[in-house]
Amino acid sequence: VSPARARTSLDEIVAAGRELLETGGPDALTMQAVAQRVGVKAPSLYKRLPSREALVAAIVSETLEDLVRDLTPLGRHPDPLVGLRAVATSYRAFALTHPRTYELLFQVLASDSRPTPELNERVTAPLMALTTRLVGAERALEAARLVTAFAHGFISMELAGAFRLGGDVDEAFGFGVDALIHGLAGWSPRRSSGSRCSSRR
Amino acid sequence: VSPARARTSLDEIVAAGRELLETGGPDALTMQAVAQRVGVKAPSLYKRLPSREALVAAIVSETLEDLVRDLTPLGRHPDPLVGLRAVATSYRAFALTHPRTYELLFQVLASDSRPTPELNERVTAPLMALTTRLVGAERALEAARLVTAFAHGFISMELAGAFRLGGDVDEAFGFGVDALIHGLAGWSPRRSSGSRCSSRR
DNA sequence: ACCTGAACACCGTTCAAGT
DNA sequence: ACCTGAACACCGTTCAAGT
Repeated sequence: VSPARARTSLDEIVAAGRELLETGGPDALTMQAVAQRVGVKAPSLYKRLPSREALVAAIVSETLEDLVRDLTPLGRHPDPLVGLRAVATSYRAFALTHPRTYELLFQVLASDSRPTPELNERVTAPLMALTTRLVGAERALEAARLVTAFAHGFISMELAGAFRLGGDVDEAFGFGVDALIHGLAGWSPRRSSGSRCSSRR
Repeated sequence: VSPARARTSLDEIVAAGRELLETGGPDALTMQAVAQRVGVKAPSLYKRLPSREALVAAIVSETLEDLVRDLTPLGRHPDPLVGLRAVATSYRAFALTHPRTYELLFQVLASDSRPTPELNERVTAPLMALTTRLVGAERALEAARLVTAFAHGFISMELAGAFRLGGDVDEAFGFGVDALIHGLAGWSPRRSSGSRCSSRR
């Protein structure tokens, strides 16, 4: 006879999930809401995905791919100090435009929900290229982690509303990145141009 | 006749909730599991708490009170640089011993679940005392926020498993705090003792 | 005054039955 | 080969009924 034809696709499901997550937060990301958005009933989703957790993992991965696209060109900036600030700024801008998804990235996810090591490496590569040039290959990983830690901490405090009172938040972020990077630059195997003392910006 | 006597208390409920949260994560913190632990049925919990969300808020507040007890004495250290490192180290140690609860602190909670501004102020006070002495009152708030941001970012990456490969994590945290603080110290209204150049540790 | 069983509206997920 | 209704085991929460 006539077997039922596919009425949706994995891509469409993940796209619907991303919209629901950003619009209403994790609680709004229900299998039924996703199904309704792609014009199907909830049980049909299990033809494309094994579980809701797998859907979350797919959303995270797709979002990280977007981030990779943003960061990759910045890793090639001729001046590593300028490049690092650009990467940090772009990373923050990305987080602020996908706040709900961003929060998920650093959550303790079940191991199945984690992005692959390969994807993680591609996200970090532009930053690593810059810190390698700034402090040498031996210290590059640690420096990259410290910059990421600062940026992530700042952003998650910002998203949690910790900066609601007072001050120019953009400027504070820039100051912090500069302070950290100049502190790290003291590690440099080769002296930076000019004095080794960090200037007052 | 004989009206039913209380078989549990709010304190006991919150304590049970804290244990369940740390043992099994947020998913294990169900009203039924809490009720069973305090020897009662789930509906009875609603005599002491309006909702599960209120229970989470109470858990967060009690945990923050513990943190305040840890940090307060450290804020009075005579050397602000040493004090800042001690506060950062103690903050991290606290987070690592209550990882599940710590994750909740920086989540986007419904406004009802947020700790009160008063409690938040008491958590921040020791750090503010130190940054005030380090960079002056005008810059103290911003400096405190940057140190908190770094520490939080580092810890949440650590909890998410980002540092699983390689390196001494304790040492990396200390390095990062030092780099940031020395960067901030460049803001100081009064010069620090000795050279203004940060030493290589 | 507190406790309880039963019920309600939701979840995610499974599966037999349809086309 | 995909879709669906019905069902299952769970949630948080409400409430009338017990003591």
